[in-house]
Amino acid sequence: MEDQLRLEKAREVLSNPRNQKEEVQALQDTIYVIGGKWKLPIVNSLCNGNKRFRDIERSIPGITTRMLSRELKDMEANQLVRRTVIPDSPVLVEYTVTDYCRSFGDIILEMIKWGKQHREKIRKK
Amino acid sequence: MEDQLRLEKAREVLSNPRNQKEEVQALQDTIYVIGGKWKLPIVNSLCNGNKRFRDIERSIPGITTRMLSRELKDMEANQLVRRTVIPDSPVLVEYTVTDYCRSFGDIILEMIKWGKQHREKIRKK
DNA sequence: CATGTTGGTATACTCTGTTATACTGGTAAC
DNA sequence: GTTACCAGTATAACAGAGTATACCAACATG
Repeated sequence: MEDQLRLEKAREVLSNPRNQKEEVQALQDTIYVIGGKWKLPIVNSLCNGNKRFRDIERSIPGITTRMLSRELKDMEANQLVRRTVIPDSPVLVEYTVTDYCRSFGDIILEMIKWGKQHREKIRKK
Repeated sequence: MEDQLRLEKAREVLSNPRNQKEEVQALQDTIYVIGGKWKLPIVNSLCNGNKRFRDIERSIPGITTRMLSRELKDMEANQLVRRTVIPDSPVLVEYTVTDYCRSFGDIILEMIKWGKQHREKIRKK
């Protein structure tokens, strides 16, 4: 079963240069949307349950209010993040990820896994 | 010593899902290593079987020789890429990914998947 | 009533990733 | 002997990502 899949994949790679271009493009699209130093950490923070501006800020070491503000706006515009104002007194603002954004979950998990292995590897050297 | 362990455990239990700080750090490490516009497309190209400088260059639309050269050097220094000179006449140079680098495979596949879905979503709108 | 928190904005600056363009030295084919 | 391919390097310039710092209005706490 898996062998067949692998074979198909191999055939695809070997005989279809157009497919390759398409994949590069897809990859670059994704990099464009979630690229930069802060977007994925922000998504991760939101996925971990942080909703308030200062909480998110505190959960990401090194980020400035300016960057957080910019990135949140950017991601809101791209419908990755939802901003909700709760008109209590005092006014509360809540940020949450959209389902669309949640689809980055797997990528983030893979990257966390890799980062941990990497740190382990460096430590051992 | 034991107190510290117990404290850490308590903190772990109390805080959100997993060890947040550690995960943010792992995520940022990974972003640091494969961040930027070109590294992942290069890895992808190498994984797709391209070994020669000009082949890699041609397989990634928009990249310049300068960027390719720089990124390859950078990744070679970080042991993600191996550079082999075959002293034929003419001299050939071959680039290949290391096993270490191959561990990005899953991340790249996830990102390609996401990019395709994204493009599809945009197209439908 | 002074201090701290929340959710940010304003201004100015740095830095480096990225682009653009030209060029090199060697080989090979026409 | 001109053209073209390979594997790059050199130089300059730019855009914008990211940093640093201060500040704001509204509310809460001591």
